[in-house]
Amino acid sequence: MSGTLLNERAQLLLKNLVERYIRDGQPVGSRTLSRESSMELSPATIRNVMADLEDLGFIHAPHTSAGRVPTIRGYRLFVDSLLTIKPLNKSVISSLQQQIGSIDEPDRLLASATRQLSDITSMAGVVMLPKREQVSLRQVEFLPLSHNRVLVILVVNEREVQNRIIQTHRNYSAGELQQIANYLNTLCAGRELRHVRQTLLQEMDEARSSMNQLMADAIQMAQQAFTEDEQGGDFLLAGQTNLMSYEEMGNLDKLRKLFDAFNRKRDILNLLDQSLHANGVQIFIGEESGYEVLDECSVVASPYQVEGEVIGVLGVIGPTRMAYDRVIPLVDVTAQLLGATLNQMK
Amino acid sequence: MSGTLLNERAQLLLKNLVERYIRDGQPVGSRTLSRESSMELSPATIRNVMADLEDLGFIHAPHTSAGRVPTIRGYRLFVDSLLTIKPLNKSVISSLQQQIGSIDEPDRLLASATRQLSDITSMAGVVMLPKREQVSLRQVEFLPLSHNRVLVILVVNEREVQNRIIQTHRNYSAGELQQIANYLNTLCAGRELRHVRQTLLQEMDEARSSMNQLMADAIQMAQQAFTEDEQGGDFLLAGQTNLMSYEEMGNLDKLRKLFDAFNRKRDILNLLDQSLHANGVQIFIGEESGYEVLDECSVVASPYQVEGEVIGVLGVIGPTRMAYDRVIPLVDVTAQLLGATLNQMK
DNA sequence: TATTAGCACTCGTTGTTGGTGAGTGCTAAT
DNA sequence: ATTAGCACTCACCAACAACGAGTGCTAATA
Repeated sequence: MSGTLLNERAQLLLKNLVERYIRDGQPVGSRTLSRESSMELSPATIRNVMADLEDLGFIHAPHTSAGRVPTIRGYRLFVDSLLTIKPLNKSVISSLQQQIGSIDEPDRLLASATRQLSDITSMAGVVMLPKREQVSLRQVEFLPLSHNRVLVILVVNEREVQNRIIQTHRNYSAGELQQIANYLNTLCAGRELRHVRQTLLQEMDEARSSMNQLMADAIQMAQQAFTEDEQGGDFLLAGQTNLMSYEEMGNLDKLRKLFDAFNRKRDILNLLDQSLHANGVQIFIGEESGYEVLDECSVVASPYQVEGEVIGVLGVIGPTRMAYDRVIPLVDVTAQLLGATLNQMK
Repeated sequence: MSGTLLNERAQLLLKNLVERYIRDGQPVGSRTLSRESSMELSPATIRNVMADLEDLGFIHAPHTSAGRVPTIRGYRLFVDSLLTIKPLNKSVISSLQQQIGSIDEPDRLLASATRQLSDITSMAGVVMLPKREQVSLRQVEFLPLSHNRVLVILVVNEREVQNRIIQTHRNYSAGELQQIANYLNTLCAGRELRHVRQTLLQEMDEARSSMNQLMADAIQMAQQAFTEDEQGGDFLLAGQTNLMSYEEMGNLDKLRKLFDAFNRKRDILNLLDQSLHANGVQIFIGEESGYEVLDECSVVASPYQVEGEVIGVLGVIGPTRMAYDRVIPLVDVTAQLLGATLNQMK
């Protein structure tokens, strides 16, 4: 064991073993490996090496007389330094480009990307909805409701509409609300939401005395309308059912817990958040994710960006035993494509 | 077999059998039935009756030496004329009332009802979104986008906002769009959408010559904006994962097909539509639904109404072997409660 | 010294076998 | 019309053996 933790031969062996295991899902033994792996070694020698690999925790034998299976550590080493990425098939790329490029509505675009990811990989595809931090306000409308409530309509980013209901301390007439809206529109239109909030604070301070009551009310209502924004993000998911076909998910109970986690959203969201400020594709293998429900799963995720700024994460969720060499480039390319297409729509 | 298809005794026997089977999921044999069912009959007699019931297709033996299990026909007879409904537990009602009554936003209300249904039954709860036929238009806004497109914002029913993008044949300035909106608002505000469409047609005919080009454009745009409406309905679903715990769903392949159907939505939607104009609770047992994926499932559904008009359907999806005597009243009450609560919010 | 052939051993998988028990249909007695 | 009795069926289970893939270890080999 000279210097490096694993010599060349052991690494190559591990690589072959993992590849083989990923391919057919059976514990792989010394015989098979001796025949299959290009390097000419007898089963006995391979057994020796495998014993070492097992001691170091890279592989593991389900029982005495079975072959070996990669451990989490084994997979980790594999994806980090052994893996040879398969460049994406041209036809896949062009079909992706066609599917994604031909859509002109953000929502449908994201949905389509999610479905592409799941369809191509036969696993679950996930796309985190864009973080709406750099949304720019285009216009705001107020409509009176009963019981001192006001319906606020925000048009942002040229084409998206958000609406919420805020509680006020008195009743406003349609006319008053119109005035308030006009005031806010001239004040804030075209600005990014985060700047708008600052602007509001300034405005409030600086002109507190000079302005009339209605303006003060306007500011206060705007505060409510604009800060209530972040409700924690969300994501799209497609192809969950694909996961039911993997025998490693045979355990119905585990599967159920996984699906529950999908519905709960929180855990998945936290996980994706972790990739938000990574650059490039990131991989969580099995328990690495820190979520028990993802025990037998790996997540391959990549941030996607618009105008050079990361605004979301997309990826694939599947069994630990997945074809990383194909999934990684796919996730990578999809992230790029999605970002680029969103960019065009700005 | 005098006159009626099934004499008193046979019916009672079937009732007992179904109840027993629903309770513990095992094929039930003559011994058990003789002991359990209050009527004093020897196993042998019961066997004779059961043979008749089997000939008539109400029950069925999984194999020679097993007890009997209800068939679809058996369940059907059971729910139609044998079932004794268990009145809903007071505490359940009040908790329902509390959960549902305390919500003041339609969307969250529907979501909560869905979850209630699934939580209480430990099956899947489903609530079809209200048919938006009698929505009344409150206000309409137009905003110019690039490429001859216009963002239309519809405020309907006092507090709901819909928005869509329409394609126009030329570019309109914000001012023009404002005029158009004003015109349409005075023309249509407060009207129900379906009336609005008629109004538009009339307006177009009657004043074709007299009005200026902008008004003509306005009408045309309104046509686009208002008719594109119906995209076929949707529904909320909760507790799908509950279904994974029933051993009759043990078959992963079937389960997958079922979940796929949930995602596809279409089939489920069609099924629910069938209950839209039924009055009271309706039940689809197994294949009766006409959808293969619902083979092993029953659907208990009831329409719910606002202002005396049916606007949607809610229900529960679970294994054929479900406690109909409890589920039916629950679905019934929930539908009433939901309708009433929605009514208040109008 | 590194590799390999040989060998005894482990252990999951598969198939056989026989016993058990719940349940049946039929027949004859009540 | 009901029921006791009986032979029969069949899923379920446990025990058991044969098989085979794979192992670790030891001794021979290049």
